[in-house]
Amino acid sequence: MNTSQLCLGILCLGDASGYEIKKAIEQAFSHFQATSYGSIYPTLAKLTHQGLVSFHEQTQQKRPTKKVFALTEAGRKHFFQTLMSTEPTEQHRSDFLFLMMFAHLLPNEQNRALLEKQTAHLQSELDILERIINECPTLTPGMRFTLEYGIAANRALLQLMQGRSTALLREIDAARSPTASCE
Amino acid sequence: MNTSQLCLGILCLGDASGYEIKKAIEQAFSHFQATSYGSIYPTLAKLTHQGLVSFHEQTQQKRPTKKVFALTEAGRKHFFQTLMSTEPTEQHRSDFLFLMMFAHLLPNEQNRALLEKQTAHLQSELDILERIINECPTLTPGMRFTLEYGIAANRALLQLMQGRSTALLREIDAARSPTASCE
DNA sequence: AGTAAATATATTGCCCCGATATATAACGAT
DNA sequence: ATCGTTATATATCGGGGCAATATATTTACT
Repeated sequence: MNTSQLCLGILCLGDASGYEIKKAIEQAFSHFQATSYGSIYPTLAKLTHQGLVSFHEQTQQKRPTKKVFALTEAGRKHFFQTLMSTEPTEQHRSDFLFLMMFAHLLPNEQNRALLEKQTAHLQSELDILERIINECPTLTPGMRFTLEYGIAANRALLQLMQGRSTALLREIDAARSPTASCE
Repeated sequence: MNTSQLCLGILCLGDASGYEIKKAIEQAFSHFQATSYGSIYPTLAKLTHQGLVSFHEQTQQKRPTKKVFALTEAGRKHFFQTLMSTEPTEQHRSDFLFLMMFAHLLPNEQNRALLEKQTAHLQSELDILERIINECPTLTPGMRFTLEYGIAANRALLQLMQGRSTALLREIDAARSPTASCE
């Protein structure tokens, strides 16, 4: 999934400026997609050039003029055809797990802090997703499902973290000096 | 986490060539990190220039000569200091969830195929992680934990997919023609 | 009066990924 | 016997993405 598809996807839900597209991605897709202005603005220029989107400048009182982009018919077709040929891949990047891989090299205060930060992070993600699913009754089934998916993963991981953290810290310390467990 | 840290991390576990580093990342970190030759080789050149790794050419019978890289003392220090100052972040990129977001635009045969592919993918990931954790009794506690983490997430998601898929397909169809549910 | 935060667009530089090129040899199939 | 595939091994290129930064305006709080 590249920035073009992300932009077309947002514009499929309604017209928007580059700034609004970024905000929409953060709000609707934050738990499984990310992007940046450095990707969005050049992409919108390219999509305009390709005729997949069009825009009109909208002067606003008390705000900078914004370019409001809209999907063209060609853009809608292109987006649909891409959806039909996109493989359902997933990738997970975790600096947290990388750090845990080398926990035996770190002092246990550091490991404890990492586990606490990660637990807090999972909890706050879970809270956000649950708030959205509870407060938005008009979501499409597909959108609701993406939230359920994030909630299921976060709940399971939070449970693991809460049940396993203290034992893990003890195990890491025990493995550091093998004699300790033999006496 | 960038390619430099990934390479230093692998070399911290033992000397290796660029090719072996890629294999090691695929085997040990595959469920939470990824990289490519296009990143590894330039990075190893840069790390050599910075004095964080050194290498010697090792001629092999019946195999191309390889450059075996090793951490220098400066490299070990640098890696440790980076570990100490790295934030435990996580990011998830899912084309599967992006597609589900637009499930109402796709024919339900396509949605069914996507759900089945995703279920199969989660199952195969789970199988791999469980095989590793069962067949490797000498893992450090931290390494074992990264596997437990992946297993917990995959189990929970697999359960969601198995329990929710058929109902979801019905809901998507029902939302397409709102009258259908009112008769 | 000052300053932080929000709205809005755009560029730059560094880094990363996928594809490709090159070379050798083991292995299995026909 | 040879053909194709897989594995070992290094390296580069182009397109793309991300974080940081620049610029400008206005609201809102201090």
